[in-house]
Amino acid sequence: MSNSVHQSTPSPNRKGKQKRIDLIEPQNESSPKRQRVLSSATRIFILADKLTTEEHDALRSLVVDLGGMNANMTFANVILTSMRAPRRIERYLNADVINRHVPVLHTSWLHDSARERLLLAYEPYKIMGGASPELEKQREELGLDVVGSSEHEQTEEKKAIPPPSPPHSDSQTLQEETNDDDSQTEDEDDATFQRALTPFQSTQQEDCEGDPDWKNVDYACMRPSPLKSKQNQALVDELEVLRLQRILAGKQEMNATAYGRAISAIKAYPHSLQPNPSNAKNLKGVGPKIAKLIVQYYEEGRIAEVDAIRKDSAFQTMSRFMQLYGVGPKRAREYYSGGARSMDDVIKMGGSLGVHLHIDECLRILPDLQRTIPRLEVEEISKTIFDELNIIAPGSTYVICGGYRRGKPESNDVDIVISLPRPLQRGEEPDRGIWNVKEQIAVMDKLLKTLKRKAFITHVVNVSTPASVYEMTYSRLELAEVVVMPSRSETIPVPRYRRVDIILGPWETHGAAVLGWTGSRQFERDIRLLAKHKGFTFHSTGLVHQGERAPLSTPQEEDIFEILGLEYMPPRLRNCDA
DNA sequence: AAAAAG
DNA sequence: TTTTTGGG
DNA sequence: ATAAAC
Repeated sequence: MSNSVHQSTPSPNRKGKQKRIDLIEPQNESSPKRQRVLSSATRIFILADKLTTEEHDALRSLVVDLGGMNANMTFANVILTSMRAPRRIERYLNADVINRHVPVLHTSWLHDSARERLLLAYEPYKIMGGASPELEKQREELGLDVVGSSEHEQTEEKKAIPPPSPPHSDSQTLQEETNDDDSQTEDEDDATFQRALTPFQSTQQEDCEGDPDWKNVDYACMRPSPLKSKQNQALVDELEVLRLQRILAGKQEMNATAYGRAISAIKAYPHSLQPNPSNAKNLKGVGPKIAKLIVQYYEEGRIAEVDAIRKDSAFQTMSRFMQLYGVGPKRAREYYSGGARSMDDVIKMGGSLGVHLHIDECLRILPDLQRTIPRLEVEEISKTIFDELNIIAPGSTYVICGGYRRGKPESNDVDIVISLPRPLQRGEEPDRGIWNVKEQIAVMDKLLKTLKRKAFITHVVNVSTPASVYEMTYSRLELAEVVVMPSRSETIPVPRYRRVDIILGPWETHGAAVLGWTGSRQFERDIRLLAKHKGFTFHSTGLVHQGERAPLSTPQEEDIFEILGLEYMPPRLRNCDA
């Protein structure tokens, strides 16, 4: 499938690329191990004023180290200075430079780029020149978890989400390191400069886009990932096609994993990769092959292999089969190679898939299930379920997790994590014993029975109950996968079948359940990986220290972050998938 | 396919 | 060069 | 024992 693609047009632009590589290559024979951060087309002039000779020389050699060129003012396309006041700087520039709007950046840009091994965007460091930055004034309201409790409207979940936090004290320190120490004469210009350093601070949610906060780390759970990449979302969508294809093709699952990691790295990167696509390879998770694809995308506007995959009918057909509950990549391949080309063919070939959801029924409600669910409806469905539960098990609380909690405007399903009977507030001693397993199973049983009788639940796709002694003793979590049909209301003018997951667990591990059911997929993978490296195993039923059997007490998400030494990541910044 | 571990 | 890549 | 789902 793939080899038809890349080398089909080897001739013309291949030469062009070879040429570019030559251009990039020259100039540093001295230490071949050096990574190129600047393009050789970056011609930098450093204003001498206010710098000591040593500092000036150090900067010039840093430019060379990073693969750039020092130039005189006339030929420079970037000017660096340690001054902060535009009016003062102007005195040192010739008219030509000002007319050409050559960007004048603070020297910390070079230091930061060196530190990140990546050419950073000019914008946050720009003092003057360049195209005028158009600051969008869209403000995103900070979403709180929708939680419920029979006893108080306010539970610890609400308090747990901090107000829009003032961006990163951490990064401020970082900036101060690179900024020079001597004081300013012009205060008002200093203020301008500070604003320039954190350009998105006032326009975007919290600190996710202010690049001083961005770190090139290898765990997705450590870096803020917004719903959509501001600058590279189209690229992300292209790479996602490759990821899916690698899964569908089979035998390339790890390949797909690599694409997933690359995608999450790009999602977290707060600048456009367009100006310097080849630098993408400096992102952790992006290696030489994916870097090449990124270059191709930004140079030619498309990735050839992705175009081919999108057109491929086998890919399209198998993707469609995978929408059926119970059909993953393997069965999709089986159906396809068995000759199936339509959903009807699949039905004819038959076989029951999920235990309780038969394939023709699955197909019947599929048109509904393909529709996304608006946030208001997610809330209403959750409340319906919780109201019922509250009669059966008073004192419970619930949190709506999944994509909803990550701030998605539309969800594919509803994930409700319910804690019995009530999670501890911070500092509060446990005043009730844990619910025993039988009781918990009984609660789920009653809940499902009632909601079925009321014809709210139309299908019970699957119910998993803690079966083994191990599970019953240490990590009890019940999962009911159901389909509901809500009744018509103001928020639900046209009722449709909706997939709902109901998760039921004890309060001691409520935090783990919430963290584990909030996602995104890549976020979960990396938090598990991090936990493993730190000597724990984490999953939605609890955080367990290696060698132990019982999970640690983690009534709140924050408990897990804290134990793992991980900075708390608000749900809305956990969108590490495409 | 990428990065860590050996 | 080999191993790991999320866990139940 | 394996695939799929979460």
